Parts: sequence; structure tokens; C-alpha cells
Amino acid sequence: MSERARTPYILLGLLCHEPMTGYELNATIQRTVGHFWQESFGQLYPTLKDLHARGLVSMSASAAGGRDRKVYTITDDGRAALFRWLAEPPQPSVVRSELLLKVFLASLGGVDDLRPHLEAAVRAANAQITHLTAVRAAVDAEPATEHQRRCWLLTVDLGLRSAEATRAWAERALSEGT
Amino acid sequence: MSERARTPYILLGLLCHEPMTGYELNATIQRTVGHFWQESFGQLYPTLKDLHARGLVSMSASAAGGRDRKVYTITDDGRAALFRWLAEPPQPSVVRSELLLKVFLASLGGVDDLRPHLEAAVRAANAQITHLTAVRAAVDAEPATEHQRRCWLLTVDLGLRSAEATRAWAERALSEGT
DNA sequence: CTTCCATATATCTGACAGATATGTCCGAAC
DNA sequence: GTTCGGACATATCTGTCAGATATATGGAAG
Repeated sequence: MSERARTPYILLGLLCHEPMTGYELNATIQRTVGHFWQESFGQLYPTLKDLHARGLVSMSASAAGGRDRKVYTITDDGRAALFRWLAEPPQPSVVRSELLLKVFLASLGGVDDLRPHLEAAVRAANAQITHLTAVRAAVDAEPATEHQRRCWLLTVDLGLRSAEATRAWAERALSEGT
Repeated sequence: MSERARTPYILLGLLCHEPMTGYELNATIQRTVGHFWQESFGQLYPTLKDLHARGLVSMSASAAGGRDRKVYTITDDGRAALFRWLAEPPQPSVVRSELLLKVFLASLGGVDDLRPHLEAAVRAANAQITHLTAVRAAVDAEPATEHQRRCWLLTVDLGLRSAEATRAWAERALSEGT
């Protein structure tokens, strides 16, 4: 686990609130930050193992009672590592838009191929707006401090603005498409 | 090279315009689609080798005259593969915003740590807007058809809208920050 | 009673970014 | 005239990560 890895920190961040299993961590990520952050089990489980080996989390396994279950709890070292990382300037995200690539390359094959892609983009943006509006409503229902809700709503807000910008762009491109 | 790989297609797309070396392909990518697509040499050179092995591009090496130089030209098979891919619906991009992750987790450590990150985001958005405005001006100077310019400008336009949305969001977050 | 879904863990493959290594050619400073 | 830096040019290696796959349990619906 080098400098660049970020999976450790989202896990440490969520474990600050309460101890969880890997499965629960994944579900929580999807529910709370799924609109701007994804994790996969292929990344999650090895990272938890590594975090445990480095003493940033502690683990309590309960194979008894049938179902496998490993509950992870953040340690003081883990909290320290997280806060150190949070203070560092965030690295710019690597963007790779397949939609825009196809728009750019559409100059090769005619705009007719492009229309379905733009229509799909409008539908996706609308779905995203619907989803984020529901998330925004859910945040208020969440048992959390006012400050926590404000930070969370901030992330939802940028998601909404981006989705709306994308929708407006795609609709304009469709109406202009000669 | 599986179904999911997209590096091959940007290379094929650019080689539709003119034969190029790997180095020139990288420079062209940065100049034309750098605002929404990046490539690295570690991905580019092996992909060109593979594309050649599969007969989607032809290669003409000229080690003579000192400097190494391999010029790649797209084949009919390459063009066919590209157009097949362009017709497929674009896969949604995986988003992973380190800035938003730190905003979300800021509920743990106080907003004071957040302000420098938001100020950096405003600066980055301004830089991006400046850059894309310059790109937009450069597109008109480019020797290309009207249709090509339209497709290209469309990608620049979404970049500008996104950057403006991000700037507005970050400025609002800063002014609201109690 | 079995089929389907949520819970739960784990590994493997392939895509990809970033770093590193190596070497040439050319123009400018010195 | 030579050395130094930057553009040109190729290539590989490491580590991060997404997605697919494998495996197994418990509970609810049918």
C-alpha cells in the first residue's frame, strides 16, 4: 500500500462512525458517497487485511453461529493516519469520459450515430438528479450532527449541479444537431 | 486486450486523421481531448504493439537516420473495429473525487481543514476555464471541417459548464462556511 | 422443499496511471 | 566548441483498482 492508495482512507473514515464488516462498509459507501466514490470487494477485503496488519484497525471475527463475520474497529493510529491524509491537498481526479470521446470521434462517422448516445445521457442525468434528490431528503432523516449533514449535503449539491449541467449540455446538443 | 479496454479506440480514432508515432499520439491526445481523456506511455506503447499484432494498424519503422521512429497507420479492419465501438452505447464513467471525499469526511475533523481545499478547487476551476477558453479559440484556427469543429467544441463546452458549476459550488461553500 | 435474495468472505484477471530507464537531436548559453 | 537543457522517441515495471468469479449461510416467499 503506497502513498497513492485512497481505498484505505474511505474505510478509515467510515469506521470512525462505527465498527463494521467489509460487507457493511461497501453498502455504506454506496448509500452515502456512491454518487462520487465507488469501491469493489476486490479492493476492499485486501485493504482491510492490510489495514489490520498495519494496526490501523482492529478485527474481531465471529465464525461461530454459522455465518462468517469480521467486524473492524478503527484504532488511534488509524485515526491519526486518516487526519494526516485529510489535511493534505486532494489530488485532482483522473477524468475519462467515454461519452465525450465518442462525441469527439463522431466527426468521423456522422452525427446520426451520436443522437442515441446524447439521449441516453439526458436519461442518465435525469436518473441521477432523481436519485440525488432522494439522497438529499434522506440526509435530513439521518441521525447525525448538523455539521455532518452540512458536509454530506455539500457533496450531494455538487453532484446535482454537475448532473444538471450535463443534462442542459446534452439537450442543447440534441436541439442544435443539424 | 479485452472488451473493456478503451485505449485502443482513441488511438484508432486519431490515426483516422493521419499516421502518427506513439509520441505524437500522446501529444495529440493532450492537445485535443486532454480535458476529458488521458493516456500514459505505459498504456500507449503496449496497446500500439497489440493493435499491430491484430492487424488493426500497420507499422513502418525507421531506425535509420539515428532517432527511433515507428509510424502507425490505421487499416480497414481498424476502421471497422472503431466504428463498431463508436455505435455501442458509452459506458458510464467511474467517478472518484478525492475533493468530495475529503469534504464528506470533514465532518470528522472540523471545517477549518476544508477551506484550503475549497480555495484550491476554485483556483483549479479558474485555471481549467482559462485553459478551455484557449482551446475553444484554437479549435477555430484548426484546419478541419465544420462538422469536426462542432464535435470538438461540444466536448469543450461540457468541460466549461462543469468547471463553472464546480467553481460556483466551491465559492458558495466558502461563503456559507460558518 | 426449493428457489431466490441478502449477507458475508475471498481471489483472479486485466486495465490503467505514474515512475523509471534509455537514448538521440538540436539550439542556446558560455 | 562544448556542455546543458529541452523536445523527440521508445519501452518496461510497480501498484491501484474495477469487474468477474467462487463459495457458503440464513431467511422469506412460493
